[in-house]
Amino acid sequence: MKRTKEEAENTRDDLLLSAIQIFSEKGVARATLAEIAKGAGVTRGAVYWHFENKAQIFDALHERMYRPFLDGILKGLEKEHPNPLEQLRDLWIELFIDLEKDERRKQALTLFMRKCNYSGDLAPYKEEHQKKQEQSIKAFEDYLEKYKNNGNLPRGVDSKTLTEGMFCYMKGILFQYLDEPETYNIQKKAPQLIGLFFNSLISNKG
Amino acid sequence: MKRTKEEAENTRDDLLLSAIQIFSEKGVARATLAEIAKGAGVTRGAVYWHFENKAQIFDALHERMYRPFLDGILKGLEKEHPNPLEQLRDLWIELFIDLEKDERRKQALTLFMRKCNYSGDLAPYKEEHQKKQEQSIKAFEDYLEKYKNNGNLPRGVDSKTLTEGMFCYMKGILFQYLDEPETYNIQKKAPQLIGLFFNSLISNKG
DNA sequence: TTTATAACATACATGCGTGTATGTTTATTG
DNA sequence: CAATAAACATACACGCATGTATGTTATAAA
Repeated sequence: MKRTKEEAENTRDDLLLSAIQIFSEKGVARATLAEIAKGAGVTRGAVYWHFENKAQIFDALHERMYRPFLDGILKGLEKEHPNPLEQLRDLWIELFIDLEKDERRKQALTLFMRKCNYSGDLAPYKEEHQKKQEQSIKAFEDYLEKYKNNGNLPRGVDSKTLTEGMFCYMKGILFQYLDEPETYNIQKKAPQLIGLFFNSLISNKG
Repeated sequence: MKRTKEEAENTRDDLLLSAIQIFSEKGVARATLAEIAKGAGVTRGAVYWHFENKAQIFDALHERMYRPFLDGILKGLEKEHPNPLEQLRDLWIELFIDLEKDERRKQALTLFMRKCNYSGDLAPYKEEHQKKQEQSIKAFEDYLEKYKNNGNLPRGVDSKTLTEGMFCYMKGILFQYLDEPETYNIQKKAPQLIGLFFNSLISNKG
């Protein structure tokens, strides 16, 4: 049953969206292509038409979800603001608060943080996905460099360490949040935790 | 071939140690009992004699590795110190630096942070393992409560938020470190990153 | 209006891991 | 010293996911 190009692209995207669901629920390793196909309302035939195998679906998912995520961050950094640490603080708080309603992005994040092990058939994509992440890290470094001689950065810390520390902190919060998103009060905790990190840094500006 | 009780306990432990290796390499889902047995120099018969299935090995591993880990932390907190934040800072730095030589503990941490998805047959143990972690979180909370009226805690932050933030931060660092332990210069970065977090808090004591 | 082929569905073969059943040997008990 | 059972090894049956091969249908090109 041949479909039009648009229909075909829709089924491909349906497969990806279904894969997010299945992958995040059962983990990539235990997710079956039949389930993914069923979730998209098709069969394994459609899967093997659009993708080579499960690993390629996994990689295509990363491409599909990470790009808008990065763009959202970059857009938040473009706005002018007198105090970079305050801007970063509010940006991260906003990201976490918005995340609660974005079920799909939540699933994607749990998928890539906890439900894939990057071993075996997924190993080839580990380095590739890492490099994409380093891109966004670089974006924050460049952002902070702009304010280097502004006097609003904490004294005695280089922007690289600050960026990496910030990333670790956010990843840790994300890690905990995604562990039980339904009971975790992110609306309340995001400002508290993120404030804890940035506010003490803000007081130490020099 | 019946063995003495001591020999039997040795093979059981060999199986657990082999499981750490295999689990951390291939992930729990894609690890096979035959591999684990081979790593311990036995066959699947021994595995099914000592354990019910793979999931129970996984749980037994958590019991075996997490207990000494927690005890090590508690021991570090017992020592008297005038400034709690400095003590915590040095304790965490020490933990990370010591971790580099402890290959087995590194593998165990990657296993439980990234190589298991706690879904399917592992799902029953998710909550159980979470509760064990909350125990150690509680230990830090209680520790900080002791210094509540000391004047050495940062002003405006309750010990719960401080504890949770600290945990998130350490988990994030650990997450990044375990991503590529061979190239990550933890000896240098642990003091930098952990210092970034605590030193700015220390300056804000009140 | 054919014809070719895109976009799938269906069917088949294969391998692999699990669980269990059974066999084997050696320590332990009486 | 015989008998029992612990501590495994070996063998078997089963299901399940994958990959591929083939079948089917509607679309787009001629």
